[in-house]
Amino acid sequence: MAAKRPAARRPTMKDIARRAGVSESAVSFALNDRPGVSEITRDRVRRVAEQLGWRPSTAARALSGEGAATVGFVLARPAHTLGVDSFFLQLVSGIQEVLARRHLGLLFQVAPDVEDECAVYRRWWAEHRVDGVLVVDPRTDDPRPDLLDELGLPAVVIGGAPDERHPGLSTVWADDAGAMAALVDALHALGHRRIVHIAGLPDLAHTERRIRALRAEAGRRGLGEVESVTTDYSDAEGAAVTRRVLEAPAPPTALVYDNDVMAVAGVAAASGLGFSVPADVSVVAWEDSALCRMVKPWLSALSRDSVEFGRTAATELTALLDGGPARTVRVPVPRLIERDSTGPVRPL
Amino acid sequence: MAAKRPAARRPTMKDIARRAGVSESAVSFALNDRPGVSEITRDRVRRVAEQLGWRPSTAARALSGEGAATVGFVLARPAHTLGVDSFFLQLVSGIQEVLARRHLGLLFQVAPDVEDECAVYRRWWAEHRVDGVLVVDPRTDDPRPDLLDELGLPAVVIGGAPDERHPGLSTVWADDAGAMAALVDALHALGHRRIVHIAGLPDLAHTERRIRALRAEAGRRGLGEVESVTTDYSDAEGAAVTRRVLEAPAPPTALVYDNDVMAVAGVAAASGLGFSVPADVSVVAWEDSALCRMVKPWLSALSRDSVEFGRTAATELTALLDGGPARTVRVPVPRLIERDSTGPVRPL
DNA sequence: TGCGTGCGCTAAAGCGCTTGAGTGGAAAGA
DNA sequence: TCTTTCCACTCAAGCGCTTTAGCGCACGCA
Repeated sequence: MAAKRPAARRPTMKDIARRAGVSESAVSFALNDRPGVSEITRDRVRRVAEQLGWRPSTAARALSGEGAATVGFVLARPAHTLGVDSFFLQLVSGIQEVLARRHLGLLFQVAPDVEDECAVYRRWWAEHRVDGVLVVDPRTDDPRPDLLDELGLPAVVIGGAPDERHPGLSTVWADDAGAMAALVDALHALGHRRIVHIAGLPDLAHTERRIRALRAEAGRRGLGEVESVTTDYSDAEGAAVTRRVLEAPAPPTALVYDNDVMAVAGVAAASGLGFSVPADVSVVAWEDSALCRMVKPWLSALSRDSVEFGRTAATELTALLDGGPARTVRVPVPRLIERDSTGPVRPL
Repeated sequence: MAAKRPAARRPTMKDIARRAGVSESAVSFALNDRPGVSEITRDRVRRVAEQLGWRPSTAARALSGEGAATVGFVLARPAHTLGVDSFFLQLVSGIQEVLARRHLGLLFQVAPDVEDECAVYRRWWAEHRVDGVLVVDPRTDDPRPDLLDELGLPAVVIGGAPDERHPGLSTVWADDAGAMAALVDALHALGHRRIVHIAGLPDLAHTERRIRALRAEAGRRGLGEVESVTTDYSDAEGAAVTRRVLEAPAPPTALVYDNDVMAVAGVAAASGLGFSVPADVSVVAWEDSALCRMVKPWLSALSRDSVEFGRTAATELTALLDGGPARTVRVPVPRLIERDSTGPVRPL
């Protein structure tokens, strides 16, 4: 019979001090591994704290200048893009793994757009809520680095290119250009000359990087007919663009999609038009996930370890919070996993 | 040239008090809409606060007993299940929508299992981090309600059945049993008599509800041959179970999957075995998402509005935080969207 | 013996906010 | 006119923790 119990009271340092027979300051010193108490007292205090199940009140800590022990993460994407994207949950789970070890909280927020995202940062900063933030989806002309700089909020940009204009920000990035080059290599070797790149949101920095890389690689090899079409990452646009380019007079023989969702939708659209994959057209997805092995044919994909990506980002942020210098770290270039959706171009 | 600026200082109530020529208490009264100041002073204080860009420090608020202005959300699922599930992001985005309006933060954590989840709650409680939590994936013999009760942490259980043993917890749930009944109705009308249910994790409460409902409905109609097989929700198990049941001597004519991912994998597995959908076997997914329209044939699915589900849950939690009574609210029964993966059973 | 030194500890202030107990003055009642 | 009441506002304590200053003590040294 669960009568309405009063909520248990949280033990405070005062309780510990009383039971250990020392002052609160001594307790503070002891528990924070600061000099000022003897080892024997330290041990005793530690034991009492443990026994009482004491945990520091983040509120009190934050108030006395120690920071909020929390980092922020804002996802600013149109709501309908949120659905079937495996990347973010994986990323977040990697982030958590690192943060949890240090008992750092993750304050999460989804916002409709970057402007709102900035407002969130301002609010978090003003409210003392976070000690640092993880920024995703960096853009061309991104207002966020300037803002974070202005607020003095430690931050690591995930997926941005190195940015020497903001020496205070760490960056964790994958070399999209290198991956694109390798991809074009592989497709070229299979005989593909007409490649269309169904890209993601136009103002995302990595979209631009990929588009430029494709153009550069094509130029280097004398491939005239490459094209990048930007989309909103949705299955609907992926399918629509696929239909459009395949119905052109000289359809491409290879399609590169900036995410798995569009690639899957694209394959379906291609089949609908009578194109068989990979006989008539090869398909590569930029993000590997279970999805790529859930359709027939299995999709060839550029695979990277998103969980590890998250771990790396979180590690950089903790380093920053510890007072370390901002760094730019590159994670491994995505690897092309060749499955059944890519093949040699059909001989004429 | 971004020289290292000192981080801007946050204005405090003291600053406001000085500029408005009143005491800090007056400022507090004014800004919190408490009696004790005249309307004219209140206005002046408000203006100054606005002008200074003041925001209350959550740390200080929390410390003086006001709560942390944050709610917690733990996702305890094995890491590999995290990938392609549209449900949670949608749910979270609905939750956010409501929380953001009240400037409540969402502390998010992924944990490996329920035990760790409990540890997280304890820590959050001890550290004064959250005012309440949203609990997902309620289980049979769930330790969490007892714990939350013990801690006196307001909570709403998402997807649980009404639970009269924990009058302090709110519950937001969908009537799985009703949906299952409607589904069996529909399949029965199409002539299906042998139905296999590829269910989710065995100890999830809604898994059990669905299994029981299926059995009850089958019993009511004299369908002898129904079966539920529990899985881990992964595409791999979905495919494996599909193969196993279709290779049995008298294979089912309809398959009901507890999520979209398994359904898609199941269709692929069925095709691999030479079963065509829906001619040889009908397929229904319990969760609707873009995924269901990305495969051929398009999957019939039980659809519900997960974003709205999130909104409802968050609304209940805020009500609880406002001191309201715990409630049990039912969201609309999932609707069956009939697409191309269900059809009449083939005549012998 | 006296003095400086360092160690182990305590006292107290302060972080930014809330809140209950005053306080002074004007308006209302006797 | 004096008291009462009420209102607008101030004071000060307190939330749980960190941190600086300082205190007493034993020790080493001259």
